[in-house]
Amino acid sequence: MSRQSQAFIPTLKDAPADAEAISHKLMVRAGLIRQMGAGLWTYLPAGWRVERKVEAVIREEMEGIGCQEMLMPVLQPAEPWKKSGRYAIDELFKLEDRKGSPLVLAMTHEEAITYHVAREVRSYRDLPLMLFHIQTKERDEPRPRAGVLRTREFTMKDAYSFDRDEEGLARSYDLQSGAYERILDRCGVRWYKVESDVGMMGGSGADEFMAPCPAGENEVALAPGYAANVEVASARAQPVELPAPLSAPERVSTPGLTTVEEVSGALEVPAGALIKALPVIVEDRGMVLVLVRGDHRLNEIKLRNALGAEFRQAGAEEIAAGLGPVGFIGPVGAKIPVIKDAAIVGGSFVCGANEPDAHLRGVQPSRDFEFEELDVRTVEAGDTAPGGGTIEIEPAIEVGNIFKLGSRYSDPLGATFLDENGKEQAIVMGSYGIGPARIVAASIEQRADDRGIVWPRAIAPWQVHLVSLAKAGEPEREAADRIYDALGAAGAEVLYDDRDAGPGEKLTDAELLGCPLRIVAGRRGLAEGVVEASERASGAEHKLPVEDAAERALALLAGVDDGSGDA
RNA sequence: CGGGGAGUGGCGCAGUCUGGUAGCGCACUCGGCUGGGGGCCGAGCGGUCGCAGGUUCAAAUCCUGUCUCCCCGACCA
Repeated sequence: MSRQSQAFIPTLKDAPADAEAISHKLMVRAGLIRQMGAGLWTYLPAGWRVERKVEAVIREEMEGIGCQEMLMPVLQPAEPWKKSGRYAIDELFKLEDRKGSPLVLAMTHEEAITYHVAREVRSYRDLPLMLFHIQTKERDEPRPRAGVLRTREFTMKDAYSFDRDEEGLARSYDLQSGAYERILDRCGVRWYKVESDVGMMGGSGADEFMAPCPAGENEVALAPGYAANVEVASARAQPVELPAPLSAPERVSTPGLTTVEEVSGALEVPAGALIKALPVIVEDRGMVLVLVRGDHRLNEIKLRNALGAEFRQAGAEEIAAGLGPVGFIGPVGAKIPVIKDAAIVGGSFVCGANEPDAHLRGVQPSRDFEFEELDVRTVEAGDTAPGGGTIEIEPAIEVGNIFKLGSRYSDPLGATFLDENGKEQAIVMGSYGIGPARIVAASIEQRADDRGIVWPRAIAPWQVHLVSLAKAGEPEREAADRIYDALGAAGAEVLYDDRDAGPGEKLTDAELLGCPLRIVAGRRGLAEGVVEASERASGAEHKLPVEDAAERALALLAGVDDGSGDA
């Protein structure tokens, strides 16, 4: 129940000059949010209503699977973070109180929840257990961007499961996964569940819920029956036509030609017939030469996971000292371990000769150099997915993610229980995050048209936007007032535009704000005894008799097909 | 962290090169007209030109430093 003349919904004719993403522009323009600093946003009343609606959906689905709500502080002692090993993360905000005690601003709540569970849970009889809260997170992001999409402070629903073993974890994980699917469907978000990297969370397995949209900062590899973040995606490469094999590598002079393009051009072979050699320094292992096909890109996350260790690119001096001249290095004759990407197959490649201004052709793996084979390249559109489908790559927003943590936190923080045999065991944990703000942004990105936002009913700030085109005191305004009262009496959520503004401004604002049903009460319709209802999503228009306009509007609303799973 | 761009009234911008009265559109206030797609007329309010220091008779403008914001990349539970 809101009269727009008294509401704080500052709409803008133009988007801020520095906004790029659709959701960023529209959320600012529609008066949902305003910026306070880089990655720091205020939710204005209409925006906050939307955010709270998403939270309400999340709450219902969490409670539906027996996950209990609680609330943990954002400001926390540093101690548990030191124990878990995450105190070293750059993104973690660190501070001190007046006594000099180290504190942190939590970026997630694994440490806090594990701290509590470690103290209260003692027996297998206390398990399984699922807890969640909806709380602010703080992250010192290197680069906040795109409005509400990547911020330094944001609200997240994070849930945690506690089980006695892996089977229990699998059950909890499935329950959470199902809840996430329902949450996103109900919020009208199109999504894919994809395999993902465990990242800084640590743990044994993870899935992400990705909402495809242009502003997405992740890329997902999709094919029928296959979906994975490109960070971890694996597929069969497109074949490349190799030159005829030689009985032994042959040295060719390539003066000054150091890039794949230059060498493939000069030797008239496709880029994929080259081997790119990338020297990296692996933690505790020294320099290793990683090979990928000339037309492929090394995927650092896949390499890190395959190595089971951190690594960095070797510096120019290190390369010169350990291998050969930068730009002309290759695996033949290299005196360091070689990792060959699995997509390098066949017997006649071109690679650096480890001497200035020279390459080798006719190089054949195994025959000419030894290697360990790993899948470390980034998949590309057109590759063949494990199921046989053709890979497409699409940008997407990560709206949620779920992790099998195992004992990643229960070990360092001492969260254990006694089993039936009186034996102490580590609690097996899972963690499940979802970002309401990203759901809001994704919903806008996926559904907006050139006039503005198109909300699904479940998260619209108001269900009905009643627009009076008349001025206060006119009979047409009184008719609108009566409809407003009737809608309110019927329990509908109505935003009533009773501002003394021109019709163009009001109608444009209504489309910008995107409530599912707009009702226009103006002189033209009222002269024939009707008001005009239009569905924001479909554009369908209906004339409703004034006398029972409210009732008819509610009936219409119930049938509005808004594209969400909740209609 | 690397590259690029920008800080001038609430928003969008001009003015900066070539130093000399701070300006435009929108918004806002008041009055009037208008009333189905951001309308019109008139009168107004509102700015330490991001900050600090320097050069100069004089700095939005030149110099030095610094802060902030945006975009691309790196990074990103």
